[in-house]
Amino acid sequence: MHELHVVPVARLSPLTFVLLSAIWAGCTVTKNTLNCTSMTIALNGHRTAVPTTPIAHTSSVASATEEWANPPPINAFVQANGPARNRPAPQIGRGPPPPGFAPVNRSASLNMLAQQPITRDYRYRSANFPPTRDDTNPGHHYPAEGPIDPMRSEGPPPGGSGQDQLAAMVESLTLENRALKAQLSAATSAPSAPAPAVRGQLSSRAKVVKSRGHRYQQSIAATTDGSDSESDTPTSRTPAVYLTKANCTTKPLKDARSALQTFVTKSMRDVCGVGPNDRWADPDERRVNEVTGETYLTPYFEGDVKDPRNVPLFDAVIDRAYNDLQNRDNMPRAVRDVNGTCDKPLLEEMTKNAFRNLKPGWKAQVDEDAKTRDHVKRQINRRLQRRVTKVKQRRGAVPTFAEKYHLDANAVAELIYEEHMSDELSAPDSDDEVYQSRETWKKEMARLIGHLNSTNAALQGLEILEVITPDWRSHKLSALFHALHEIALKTPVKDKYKRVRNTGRRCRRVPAASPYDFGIADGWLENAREDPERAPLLETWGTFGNPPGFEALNAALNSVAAAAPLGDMEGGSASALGLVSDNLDAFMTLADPQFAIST
DNA sequence: CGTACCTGTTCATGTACGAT
DNA sequence: ATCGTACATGAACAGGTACG
Repeated sequence: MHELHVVPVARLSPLTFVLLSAIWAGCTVTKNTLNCTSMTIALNGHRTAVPTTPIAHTSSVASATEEWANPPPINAFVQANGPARNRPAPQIGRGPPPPGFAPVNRSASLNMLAQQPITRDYRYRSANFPPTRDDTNPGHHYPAEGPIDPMRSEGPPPGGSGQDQLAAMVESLTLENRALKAQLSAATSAPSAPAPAVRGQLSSRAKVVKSRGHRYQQSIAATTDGSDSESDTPTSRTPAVYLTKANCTTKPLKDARSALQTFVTKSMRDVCGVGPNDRWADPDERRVNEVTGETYLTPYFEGDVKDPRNVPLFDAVIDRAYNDLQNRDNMPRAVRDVNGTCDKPLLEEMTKNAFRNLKPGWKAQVDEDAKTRDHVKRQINRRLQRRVTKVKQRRGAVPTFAEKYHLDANAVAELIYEEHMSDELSAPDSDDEVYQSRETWKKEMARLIGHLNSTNAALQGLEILEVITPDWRSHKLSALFHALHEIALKTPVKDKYKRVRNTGRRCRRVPAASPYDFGIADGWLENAREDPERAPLLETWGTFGNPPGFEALNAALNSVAAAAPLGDMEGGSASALGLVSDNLDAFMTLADPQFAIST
């Protein structure tokens, strides 16, 4: 719903926007009212019976029934830079897993999630409304107001000018329309959940407490398989938790603090009128909200959080967040779930965090080096996520494979690691220095597999994947991954993709984890050890032998290897075809050619 | 020496988009 | 219309650095 806060909205008259918002939410318009499924709004500005129950989203990240946990992370830069500094090197990253190794979850947080589903509330806010500076505090420290009562009932919006009220109404409609849509979709996707509570305009504390309990039950019903996690159930009796870092030691509290931080960051974007896809303006440029006529504020990112020029912005953000949080319905669900609370000093701390977190984005705008770093960071992140996805897919195929070849599924699963996969690119990366565009890449790929007619029409129906197989990997291990991939694909491959191999692009990177011996390409280890850069990484390579019960596995691998259309998957021989690009070195320095099936 | 900031890494989550 | 995948965004965290 990013669209809601961009320019066109600002150019609409407020009434038009109200109407459009309502229509967008599925409402009908009569002469004097807007009628929605369970909402009626009188056009004189007073709303009635607006349900605002937040929606619980079930985390799809972790599931207690997930058959194969993710392997530990192995970062793309490990080879270049050594293990990550901020955590011990993964234990299984130094060799093949010991017999009986049970894949562990990537993080403790996943374990926590599996045990106790967390429900979240995520609301976009309109970014078009500058802060209401009704308690301008030139002092910039905020001891005065007390912590927000997490149990307080929803109050009427703060008073102000007619225009303010209209703006507040528009904003609140925006939020509530979104909530309505979410409710509708939640209702259809979780039919067993009880209907959301509808809160009246003047809800008493008792009513709020009751509806909180109701919502919580609803979220549990929607997010668990019936198992009870009573010990963590926040109730009206749970004391409020002040969300300082020191206090937030448990997963739910960390989530709550994190959600509050996100809220404050969004508040800062609101106050600045800069969405996630927008550029940060020059602080000297005056920007005006066309609806309210108020001026957007802009951070002085050249300075730091103590820069006096940033004080007005911080004031505004803190005030805005504080005021918005007075309405419990604006409070992130994770915060409500733990009865979290905050005050202005805490919001000030989070505003500083928001400033620091947003600063790199600004820097990437104004500094070429920072832009490059940002780009590389994104690329690494993207590829990491692809790797995780691919491993998940392959692990999902293990039971079928193991059954087919009468193998121990755990033993097969132990062979699947993030770093051991090959790349399959459906296009060059945006920063690919070999191919400047997808068109040139596709033409070249087509040429390599014999399609000499490289007109656009001829290439139209051609789906190509460029396979970049790691140098070190044996045919057998490649064939195993290939076989698992084919199982993972629900429909037969049927040559939908033309795979182009041996294009000359090779992955020379050495995984942090050595494979078992059968996974290492013949002759590769001896050669690689002569390379002084790689030799230190290879000390344990070739010392692990093969896994227990290898005979059965080997027979299966021989079978799939014979069937696999892999040719010379062991890699390293591509140049024999004369296909090596002139600019390979450039490619190798930036690229981390890890497997990506882009389908 | 302590504080603030910067950077790299990993993870969680929301959204866009294509396939079915 | 629904679902799954890929990607973008932002937060947490840890280690390093600059500076008063």
